[in-house]
Amino acid sequence: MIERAHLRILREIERRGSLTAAAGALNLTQSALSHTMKKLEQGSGATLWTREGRLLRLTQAGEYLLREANRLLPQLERIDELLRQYAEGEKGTLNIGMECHPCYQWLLRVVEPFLAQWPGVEVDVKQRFQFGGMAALFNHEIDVLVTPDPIVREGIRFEPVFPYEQMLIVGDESPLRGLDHIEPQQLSDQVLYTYPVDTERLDIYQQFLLPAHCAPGKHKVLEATEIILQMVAANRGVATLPQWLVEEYARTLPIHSVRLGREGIHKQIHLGVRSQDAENLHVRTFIELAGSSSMP
Amino acid sequence: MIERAHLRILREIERRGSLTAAAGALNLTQSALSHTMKKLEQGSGATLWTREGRLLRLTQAGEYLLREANRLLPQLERIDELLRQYAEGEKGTLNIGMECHPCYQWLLRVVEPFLAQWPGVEVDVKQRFQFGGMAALFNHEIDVLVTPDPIVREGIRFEPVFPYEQMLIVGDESPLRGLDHIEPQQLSDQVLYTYPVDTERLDIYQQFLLPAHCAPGKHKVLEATEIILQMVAANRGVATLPQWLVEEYARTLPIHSVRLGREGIHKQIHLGVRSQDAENLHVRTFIELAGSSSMP
DNA sequence: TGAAGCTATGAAAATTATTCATGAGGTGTG
DNA sequence: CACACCTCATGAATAATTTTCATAGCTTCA
Repeated sequence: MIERAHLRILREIERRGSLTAAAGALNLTQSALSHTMKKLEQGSGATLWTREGRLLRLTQAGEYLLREANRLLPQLERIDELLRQYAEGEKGTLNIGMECHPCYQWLLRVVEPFLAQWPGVEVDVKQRFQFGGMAALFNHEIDVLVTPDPIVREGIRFEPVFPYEQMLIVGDESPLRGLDHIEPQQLSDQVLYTYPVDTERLDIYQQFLLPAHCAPGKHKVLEATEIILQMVAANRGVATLPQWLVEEYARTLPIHSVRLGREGIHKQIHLGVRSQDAENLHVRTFIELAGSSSMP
Repeated sequence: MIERAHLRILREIERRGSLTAAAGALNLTQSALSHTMKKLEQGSGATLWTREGRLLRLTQAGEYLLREANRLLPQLERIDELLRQYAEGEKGTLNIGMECHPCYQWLLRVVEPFLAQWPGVEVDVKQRFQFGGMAALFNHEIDVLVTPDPIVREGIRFEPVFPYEQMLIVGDESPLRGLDHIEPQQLSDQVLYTYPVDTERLDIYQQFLLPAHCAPGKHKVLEATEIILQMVAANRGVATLPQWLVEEYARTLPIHSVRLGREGIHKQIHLGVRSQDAENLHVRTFIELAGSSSMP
């Protein structure tokens, strides 16, 4: 019934004082305005104004509608503007999912310039997914997945960001300390600490132990990276960590890294996005910033 | 840019889950909705939803717009409804102007059933007018003028409501007390109290004293009816009052009424309204209630 | 009293919205 | 896995609405 046009006409009549002037401001003819408002009057039954000589006097209904116009039109105009901002990527939320537990510090270094570049955009980081990061990406729970294990799937596009080597870390008193590399068998009498994830997602199993049909002496899981490191530092067992993180923690903790196998386990962090979002401005910016971030 | 139709479509899509179902609910075809929304997307640049299999998934911009739709549509619908109420006379404000100082109590007896009959309508009473009641009526400051002195003018219609006789009131010890009537000369040595209005609007001057080229001994003005009455009761002077009010006050104050001249001064209270409002439902009701109110 | 300004209105023209017809997927079932 | 059945997008045709044009009626002002 009542349309944006009616509100605009009424507001402009108040501002300019006459139908003719309002018509000019709206790039329409006086006749168009007259017809439009007449139709509203017929539809609602209410008279909006009466003519007195050459001036229009708003009725009570007209005054009421004018108040509503002055209240609602700015809101509609704000919607137009925000829609444009969404279109330009100036507004929105980038939901980032993390499947790489130790990558958090690296992520913060990417998010910082991203936020600076897109002041209107929010960033949220999620680290727990009921059905895994890929499912979360499909669900639209997240828009970007940070993972060392890309899964090729229709509709998802992965971009490599930086390579790293996964290392074994041992304490000061470990017999493995100082070796050039270790073989799978050498873990048979060790306690292995990992994050509490499926062994299918643990490279030390998939790429090192299982191919050699080996297993660690014992496998214990812990949530927090810091606690795992404390355990290793206390010579209570061994763990794996990206090389770049070892360097960081080795400055403050008595831990040492050893290559896993003669060739080592070489990994790469990937960013996964839905193909349909790949051209999205936020997403592109984020991937570019991630790619150019100083390698950790 | 954004129109009510867009908001309606989006809300209906959310409610029904599909474009087709939404189209049914809006009595349109699926094609119409698709075209309409596509046009909005092209105009704003923002994508509102993406197809995933057979379901539509709102983008962030779409979610935003949906929130706005759920917020704004009820407001627009309320406007439609209120406009209809204005049309039906179920809503509005009746501004009543009083040029008859002592009529206030009578007015209250008319307003009461009026408010009961029109629960959505407000009543406001004004008693002071910078340029007089007629001007206020022309200005739309008031919608109804209660006055004993109708002025015939184009665009204003008057309806007589009830007749009354204007009486002189005197105190217990007044020499005029108990007379059948008085002549103008008999006021020459009296103090006359009136409301502070132009003598042109005082009947005792216009219809009694001036035709006989007389004047009161002294003329003092007071705002409040009660104070005037106190003065008369204290035998400090005389005043005029409608007969029906004398009866009321005489119960509690030592005052008495005397006819002004052999024939008395006979007046009639009128209601004035703008001709254009004469058919207005509120106004008609008010006039009818006033006419049928038990004579004071 | 005449010129100029403003609005309302009917008819014509222009624009916009809607439908129709169809195609391109996706879903589910036997 | 083929087939029926959905759903949505799209171009062209059609319907409806909006806008303009032309004009008349009033009012104001000099």
